[in-house]
Amino acid sequence: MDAAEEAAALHRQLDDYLATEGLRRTTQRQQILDTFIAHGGHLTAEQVVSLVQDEYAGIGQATIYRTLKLLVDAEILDSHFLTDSVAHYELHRPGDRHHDHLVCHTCGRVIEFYDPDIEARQEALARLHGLRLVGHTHVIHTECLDPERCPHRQGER
Amino acid sequence: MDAAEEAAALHRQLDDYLATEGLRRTTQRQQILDTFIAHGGHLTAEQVVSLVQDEYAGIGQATIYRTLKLLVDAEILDSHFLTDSVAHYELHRPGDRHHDHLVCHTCGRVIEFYDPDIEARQEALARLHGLRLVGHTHVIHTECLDPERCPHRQGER
DNA sequence: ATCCATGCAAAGCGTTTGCACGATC
DNA sequence: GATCGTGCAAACGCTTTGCATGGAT
Repeated sequence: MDAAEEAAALHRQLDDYLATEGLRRTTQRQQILDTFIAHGGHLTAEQVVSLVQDEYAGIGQATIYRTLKLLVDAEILDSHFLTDSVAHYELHRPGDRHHDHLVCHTCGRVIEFYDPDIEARQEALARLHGLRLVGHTHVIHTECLDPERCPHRQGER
Repeated sequence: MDAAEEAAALHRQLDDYLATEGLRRTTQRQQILDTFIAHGGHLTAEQVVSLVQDEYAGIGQATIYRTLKLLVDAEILDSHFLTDSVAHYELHRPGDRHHDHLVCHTCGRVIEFYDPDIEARQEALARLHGLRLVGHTHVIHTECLDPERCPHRQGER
């Protein structure tokens, strides 16, 4: 599906969620979703605040925090703690498989990965202790081998 | 080595660190380390504050936060983010191998694990992207299969 | 008309910092 | 006696909340 279709699908998902929960379909909620669709990637709440406020002035940050939580509940966004203690958000695309993150602390790149072996070992470990796996947090922290020559340097995302 | 020897070794490690860094050997720093030796486990800064203040009244929480950081630098403690955004500390025993954590959200248990396959895959993933592994955050979140009958219920650590 | 959502500002939480006093080297 | 550490309280960064107004159903 192309970008326009995907955007429409996400808006439909939002509308459905609002309808089934008996919540209101407000412009702010749609604008915040649009900002995500336009920018993609892994954004902190703070970054969303400034992006949204650039594009649609007058939206309070409380609304943004409340909406981010709502979009996560609606399974439109996923939240991760890529660096200690700061939440990052990204679009959750229904077709996509779950993935984890590799963060480069030199150049700021965020790389998504999915490793079936690791996934399987996690299941096994939970089972081994008589527990049911409900989720995991897995971030691999790295540095560039040659910071001077990294083409992604200084990127902040 | 028995508990007393181990405690002595940790104090020696602290003294050495302070000496080589030209820092002072204060009673507070020793008392905070003693609290860790006595209680072990995975403690949040908040828990350390209340444990230390119970045992040795009059220590300010700023001192505790500063000392926790110092003990991590001295490689006497390790810090982890077991739940989003709250730091937990535990004794780093030199002989021990690195480990990750499995947290049960029903009963509060924290189980340490080390999985060579996962470790190897992480190395491979970093290498695959031309990056150097510097660390990782890996927490497996679980629930008890049968919460009613879990012998560890309600434990908060 | 009802009730939810918004914007603002204030409060919250865990953590850090500025400062004068006190301790260690 | 110089310098570093401490305790206190105030500031911090990120996030949440109380409240009166505005908007969606």
